[in-house]
Amino acid sequence: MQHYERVEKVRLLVVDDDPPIADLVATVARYEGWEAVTAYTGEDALRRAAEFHPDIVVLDLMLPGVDGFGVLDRLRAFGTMVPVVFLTARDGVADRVAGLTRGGDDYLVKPFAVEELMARLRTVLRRCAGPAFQRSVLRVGDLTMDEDTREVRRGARLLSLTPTEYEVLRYLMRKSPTVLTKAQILDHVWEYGFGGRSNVVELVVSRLRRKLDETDEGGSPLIHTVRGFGYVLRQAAE
Amino acid sequence: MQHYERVEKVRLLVVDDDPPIADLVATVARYEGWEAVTAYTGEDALRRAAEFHPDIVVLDLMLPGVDGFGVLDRLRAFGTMVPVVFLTARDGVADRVAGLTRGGDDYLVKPFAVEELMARLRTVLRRCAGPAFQRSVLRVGDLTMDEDTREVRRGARLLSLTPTEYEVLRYLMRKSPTVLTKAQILDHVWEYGFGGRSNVVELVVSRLRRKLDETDEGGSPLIHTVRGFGYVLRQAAE
DNA sequence: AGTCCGGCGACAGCTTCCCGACAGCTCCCC
DNA sequence: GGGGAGCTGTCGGGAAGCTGTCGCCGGACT
Repeated sequence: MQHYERVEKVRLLVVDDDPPIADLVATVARYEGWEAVTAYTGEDALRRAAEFHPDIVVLDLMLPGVDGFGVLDRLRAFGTMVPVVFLTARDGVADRVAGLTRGGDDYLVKPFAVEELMARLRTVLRRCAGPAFQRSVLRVGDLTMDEDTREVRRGARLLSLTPTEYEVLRYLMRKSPTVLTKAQILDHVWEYGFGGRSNVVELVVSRLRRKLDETDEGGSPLIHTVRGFGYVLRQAAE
Repeated sequence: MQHYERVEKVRLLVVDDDPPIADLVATVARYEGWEAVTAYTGEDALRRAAEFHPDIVVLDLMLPGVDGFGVLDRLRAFGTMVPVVFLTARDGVADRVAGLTRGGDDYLVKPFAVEELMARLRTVLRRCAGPAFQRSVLRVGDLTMDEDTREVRRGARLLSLTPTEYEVLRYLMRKSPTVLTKAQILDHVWEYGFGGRSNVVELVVSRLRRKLDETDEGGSPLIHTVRGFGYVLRQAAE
């Protein structure tokens, strides 16, 4: 189920001047079994980094006082090579390029979906950890998902998924064989702040099912409905 | 809150401006062997949190004065990363809650069933405890219930239960081998304020029995009637 | 033997889920 | 910058499954 086995917990520092966002990320990370610490200002971020020694940093670019780049520069000035993932506002296209050229390892545009952030963090960690990047391939039954190439296969058949379908499926695969509620799926895969209290999840699942199972001779369905509760991805439950 | 096999009692803070509700939750928690403290206002909640250091918080969002969100913000501002389970009214705020629950914190809509609340609290605690992958499996005789996959088995045979049946069975299993009255079952599994002064419990038990025992050659029945009192779940009755 | 309590078949109303159809949007290509 | 293609979410009808009520029956206790 996990992509890389480290015995110690990943240590994450989250820097965002918007406490709810920072806490959101920290909470998610904790539920993944990581250790997470938050900072709401650039100064605080540097202090925390010094004492906490994070393995990875999530860094908002728009901070009051010392801004994101400043924080990064000073981190580097200390000789810390800790990987950094930037958060930026929607329209700051300039920020993106600048961010990457100035030593960030990845970036994400706000508002983001928590699963996507976690996925990127795992990718960055994976890249930094091993010399040759070990592929991360999720597998449930005869279904495989290669997170590097984004190839998804049912047996040998290559599936073509839309971005949303891909994300939902990844979440289902990562949590398999746990049953997930629609609310959980919505909360993890859609951007925070998404209003739609609708049946989007049902719909995407429906579309996913069709693609997963559209085989000529029936492979048994992989996505199961748990009525009154949610969905699971797993192989035939006898 | 570090390890799940904690010797110390779980410390729970319940915040609800409706004293009967808060006390109800606190009482049930104490009955489970937890330490529970109640607060009826936001200010009080912050005070109690500061001195009591809870492991988990149940927080009603509609509070007079400082509301639920305010309480949460200030808790977080202190650096407390204590997990929170929110309570909200049926309509209205539910949307805004969504944003807060993404992390893995959870929420419940009023009126809720006490057992469901306790189940979610246990889940959240379990997930915080560490590498988030430890399963919670209940077992009574040859009957097992996996709370993550929601799989229930009698021996090897997989049972398919409706949500209500599942909840009743879980309660019976958790309390086994204690005898429970119909009133207890009703009070714990159905929403507080449920009107039906009827024989629902009998009915669900009846349906459960059929599913549990429908084996070809008789596995001995697991649910036993204690006439004039209630029901027990246990292996051999004498 | 009478009375009471629990078991359970049958049914009706309701909730939940699935999915076809469609419209707004974005992104890309010309 | 106009047109097209694909993606995403809304609406709503229809089907399936779940829940609780009624009421009779049978067994248990007095």
